Amino acid sequence: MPFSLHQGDALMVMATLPDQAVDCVITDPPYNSGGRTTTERTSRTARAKYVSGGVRHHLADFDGENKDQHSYGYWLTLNLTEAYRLSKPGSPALIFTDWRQVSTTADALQAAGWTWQGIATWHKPAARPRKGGLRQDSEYIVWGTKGRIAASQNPVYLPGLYSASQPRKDRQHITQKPLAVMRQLVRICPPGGTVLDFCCGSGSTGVAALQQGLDFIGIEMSPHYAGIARSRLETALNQTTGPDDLGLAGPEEQ
Amino acid sequence: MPFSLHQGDALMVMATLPDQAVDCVITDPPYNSGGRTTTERTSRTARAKYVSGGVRHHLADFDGENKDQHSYGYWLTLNLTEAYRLSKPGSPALIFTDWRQVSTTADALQAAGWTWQGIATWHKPAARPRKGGLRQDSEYIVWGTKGRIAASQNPVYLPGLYSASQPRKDRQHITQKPLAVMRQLVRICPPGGTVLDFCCGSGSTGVAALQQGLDFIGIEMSPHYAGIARSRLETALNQTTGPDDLGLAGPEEQ
DNA sequence: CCTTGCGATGAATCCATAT
DNA sequence: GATATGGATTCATCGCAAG
Repeated sequence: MPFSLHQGDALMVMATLPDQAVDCVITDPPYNSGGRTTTERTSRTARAKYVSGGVRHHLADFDGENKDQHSYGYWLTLNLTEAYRLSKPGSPALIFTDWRQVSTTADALQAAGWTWQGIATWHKPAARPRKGGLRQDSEYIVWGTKGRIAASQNPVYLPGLYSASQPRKDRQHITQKPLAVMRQLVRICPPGGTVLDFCCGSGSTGVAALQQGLDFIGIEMSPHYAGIARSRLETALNQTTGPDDLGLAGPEEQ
Repeated sequence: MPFSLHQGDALMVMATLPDQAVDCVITDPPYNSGGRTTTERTSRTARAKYVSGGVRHHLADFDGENKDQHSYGYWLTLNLTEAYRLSKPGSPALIFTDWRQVSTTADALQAAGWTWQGIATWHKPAARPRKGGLRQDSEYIVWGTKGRIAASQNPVYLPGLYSASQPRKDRQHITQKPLAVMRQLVRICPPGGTVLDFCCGSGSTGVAALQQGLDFIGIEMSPHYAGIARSRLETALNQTTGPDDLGLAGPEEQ
């Protein structure tokens, strides 16, 4: 089972999966951020918030961007609690977030039972400058482990800072992450393990996981993006497995 | 008055200063961090927490590292509230912190009345590696403004990521900041303005401010470090106001 | 002056042992 | 059983001396 992809609500889908099925959680939930007031944050769509006026690309909108701060923390806690149940002891969880939601994300992670281990930084060199102040050119990765870190199972030494611009060419999702970053991050998963992304969007986490020889479970609410993810995952799988592996295990249909 | 330096408790000293006396606050309070349990954090000294075993330098310890998380947030809020009173409208405040205290620092900043504007990153290339996980090689700068940002008064465009190792040569303080970083950060202060650092340690913020032609008000609790700060500030002042000074930065020493 | 090699260090962290 | 103490760890980077 190199990968399985589920289209549906993350909580509902995770409820159907067995305990300790995965070795690592890496996800990039909708930030519910991007506005100074509650009204600005909750009444606009993702496209209105995250795409500059006048930009002409035709990327689809995505849902899940209408929670206030309290509700977002609650929603994230519920999901991380389910993800905790699905994880083996010692497994890491890596959650992308932006500066406004770092506190909420760290709280939700710990509320869900994870031991908070740190914050890593994804630096976007091409971010927009800011007059009179400090450019906000980073997003953050709040990470923790289920109990003690299982360092002996996977003695990697990963950086705490990743610098890469958002994909421009062939971008499928408004907030798509660079594969170069994701390929590094999935190395936190022990060899041969399974990576879970319960907000997988266009599936970059899964593509990186398959490229590194890991298994992947992805969940995406939007049928549009689930379709894109499936197509990208299948392409990645074909590129990483030779003809002699065919028939061993195809993508599991949902 | 290019600079004034006060030795004493920050709250007590700030109480003696008039409203709207400064244009910018940049400070690096004790993080009260460095341990997994409350006991580990509050019962050890700064040296015991932050200096590796076997290290030979003999830098002095510093106080203020014995607060639990709640108390730290309270203490920081009180100080940032006084600093808010001392700041002109539109002034920025930049507060250094580590990953464990990012949330508390952002809360304290906002509780004190400041408008939170973002998080900048100070990356330390020589940080310690971490087995099985992501290296924690950054500290963070939580920043805000008193009301709306006064960008028209000081149209600078500053980076959001600063990469520089901690000073090693001629280091005076366990947690001394690199001058290369501080020289960039003080540019957020309008030309000719006054920078306040109410936890000034060995005075790097002030040295950078003087080198950029700004005035400086420093407060430091420890008589030992206040003495070091005074000496460094006087040296910086002599170097920047010398007869053949052409507005260039001084020597690149720590 | 530039290159190479060696040793020391890090706003730590982990684990075993002692109290 | 919870907490305190001590020693080992790990590598990119930096300072310094030698070549």
